[in-house]
Amino acid sequence: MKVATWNVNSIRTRQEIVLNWLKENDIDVLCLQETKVIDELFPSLPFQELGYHTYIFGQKAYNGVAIFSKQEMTDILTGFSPIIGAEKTGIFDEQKRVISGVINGIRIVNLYVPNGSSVGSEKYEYKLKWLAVLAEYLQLLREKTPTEMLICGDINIALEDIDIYNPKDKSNHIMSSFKERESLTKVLEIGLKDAFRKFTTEGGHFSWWDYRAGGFSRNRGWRIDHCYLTEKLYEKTVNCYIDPEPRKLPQPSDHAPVIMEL
DNA sequence: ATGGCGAATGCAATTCGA
Repeated sequence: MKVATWNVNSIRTRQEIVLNWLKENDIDVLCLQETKVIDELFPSLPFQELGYHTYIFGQKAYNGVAIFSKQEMTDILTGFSPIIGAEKTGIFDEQKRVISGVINGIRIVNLYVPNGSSVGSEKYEYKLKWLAVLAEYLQLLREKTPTEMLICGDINIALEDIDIYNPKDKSNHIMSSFKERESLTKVLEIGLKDAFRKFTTEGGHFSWWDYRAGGFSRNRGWRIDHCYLTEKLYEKTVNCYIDPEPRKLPQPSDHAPVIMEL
């Protein structure tokens, strides 16, 4: 089974690129982030015609997540509140960033972690709190569901310096600050391992490149789109890689898809 | 250090992303 994650930066703008990529790659499950559209206007039909079930959780203009799956998924959950309740969730379901479902006995969780703007800003504090809520959510989800879990998405954090093209002086930079790395590490403590690092130990592999200043052509990127697996799945996984091809096309997303073969 | 680009909104210029 092939599972992919891709921040498409607007599904309506990227519709043809995503459709063509799905036609060329044998993907069973695609997790999308930054769909940037309300559910009523989501272009589900062309993807359904390609053979996918579509599960969407969107909002106007910002954020938004979705899962496309060739097989029907069960137990679809949107947001944090179905698992941890409205009180613990607080304001953190207002932005649509979490969708999850079960396929082949595996719970897949698709995440769009907040960007955080800059270290010390209000959005940065929001990001850290959001990650704390995520930790509670995943812990409880893990206890409630006796299945293996696959957590993927736009994580917006580079966990190690080798995940950044030039890690120098990035300790106070958004996406690589100590508190962000610490918060993500805490999330992973329920027993999640980075699938990409099972197969590739060296640096220079990135999933996002800034549109500006020729970021992609100079390979000035960050590896911020991740796939995390529980122990048994991690052992079984046969591949995990980034496909930079769609980033080369005209009018691309600034992120490339990450693919896992289970 | 700054700005550079691109999308959405809504129709010009602003906000947001990372």
